[in-house]
Amino acid sequence: MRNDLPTADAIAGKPRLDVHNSDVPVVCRACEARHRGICGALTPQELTRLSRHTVKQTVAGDGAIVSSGEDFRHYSNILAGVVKLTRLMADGRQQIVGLQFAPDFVGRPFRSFSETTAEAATDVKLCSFPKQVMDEMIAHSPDLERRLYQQALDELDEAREWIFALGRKTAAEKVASFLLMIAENVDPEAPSGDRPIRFEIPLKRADIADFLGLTIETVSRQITRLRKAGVIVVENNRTVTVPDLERLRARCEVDAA
Amino acid sequence: MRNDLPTADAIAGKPRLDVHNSDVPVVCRACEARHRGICGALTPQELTRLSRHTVKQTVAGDGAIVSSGEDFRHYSNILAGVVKLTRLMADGRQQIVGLQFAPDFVGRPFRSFSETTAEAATDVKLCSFPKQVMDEMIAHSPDLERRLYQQALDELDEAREWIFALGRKTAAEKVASFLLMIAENVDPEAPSGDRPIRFEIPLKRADIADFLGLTIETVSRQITRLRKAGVIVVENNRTVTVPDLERLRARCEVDAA
DNA sequence: CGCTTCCTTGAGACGGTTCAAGAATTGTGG
DNA sequence: CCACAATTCTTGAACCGTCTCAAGGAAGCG
Repeated sequence: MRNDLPTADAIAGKPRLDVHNSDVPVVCRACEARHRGICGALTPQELTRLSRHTVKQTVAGDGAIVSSGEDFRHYSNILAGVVKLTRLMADGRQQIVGLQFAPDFVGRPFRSFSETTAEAATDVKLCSFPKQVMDEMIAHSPDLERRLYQQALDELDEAREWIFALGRKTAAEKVASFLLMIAENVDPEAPSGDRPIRFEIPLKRADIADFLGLTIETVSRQITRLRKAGVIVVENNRTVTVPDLERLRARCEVDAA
Repeated sequence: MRNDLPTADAIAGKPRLDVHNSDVPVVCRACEARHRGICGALTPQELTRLSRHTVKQTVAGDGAIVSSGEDFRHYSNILAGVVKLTRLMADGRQQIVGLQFAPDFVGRPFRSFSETTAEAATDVKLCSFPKQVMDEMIAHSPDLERRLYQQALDELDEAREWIFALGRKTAAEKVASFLLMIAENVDPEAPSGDRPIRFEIPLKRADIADFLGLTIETVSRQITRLRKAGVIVVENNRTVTVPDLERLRARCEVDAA
């Protein structure tokens, strides 16, 4: 299989050195999912077993990972990139119902069916493995299940955060909240730091709109407003600098005119 | 270890008759949570242990169960009634981010803090127990953890369903979707049945509005519209009959003029 | 019966959408 | 490296759905 892939660490930028690597499959060494992700709950033996069925793959932007209604047979770990979970109505209305980042687990245990589609928002690197093998491991490893449970709870918290935003925030507040979420995801250690934060927005305007329940035009207008107010500095549509995170945070709750 | 456990069925919602009730604590006999809820994963011994710390209580409508920011020390099972999970903004804007029904588990394992408030939407009967005891049981019972995980996944699915509704549905579609959700919750066995379904809406207009991201007035107008169109028959504001569930379902996706 | 709470209905205002045009950016082949 | 096409993003003007404000009616409760 592909064992020459220089995978995961690049994402968080923290290469990590294990002293005792001898038992760990080659493909898994230096993989972020093994530390922060669910694979961290697996023993070297389990890891070895799983790695035998593992396929690493890259999905280009807007490419499908799991299609709605599909009887999927694989789970994945995100090694790099951003995955969007979307829902589509018959008349074309679309909504992003969740965003996932490395090293999140993609899949729905206890079901092989879902109304939700998983698509690559950016180019995405995945580590995929058969549902069947994983399901069996889940059944036998309480540690693994605990990690999955914790991720589910975190996603539930996030989902409710966005329910709140979608239901009660104005367009301006929604866009500010979205940018803040991305900024915090990029740099989790600097929540209150007053040094500028520079990052790439992993979504295009159309995706931001689908995430926030707005139109492309409204998103664009609100970003312009934030730019003109000096809350953000826009480099090339995707790249943004936030000089003062607190000013951005203030925009998430007050519909500053 | 546990070889006498009648676990699996409960998940699928099949009420189950226990022949051997002798070991089960008196308070737990005839409790729905022991069958369909998480307690079904516990052995009689565990059940006995937990029941020693158990308090059954009733919370009147709009009463607090867990307040936002509170360092809560108890979990609960819902025995009857409806619980609303809400978020509040500084300026008073409010949003219901989740609804829970019997026999759902209320609480947030792995955290003792949450931005979310749990309130009684109707009068609610609860079975509460100390977080500490439960956390320990979770740590030692993979079956229990699995049930909690499954509930979390189900809630996540639901949350995403509503993210979709909040982001992309019109007021008319939102109200129809809400009524459908309640109707299906009341009578899960008759999803496609064409006989009329009669039920009580467990929320007042203000709560429906907070759930759907609308105002009271808009909710009221849309209910009136559905009534005038013959999709629903309103008895006394709370009590509603749906003559044809399919007609209601059709209203959830098409903004019928 | 009178109080409070809850619900309905109307008229006008406003935020976000729709429709339309054009600018900026990215990708591609010569 | 440039010319061209495709995609993505921005901006403006008119429209529409929902909100806001206001009043009154119905239901629940002492």
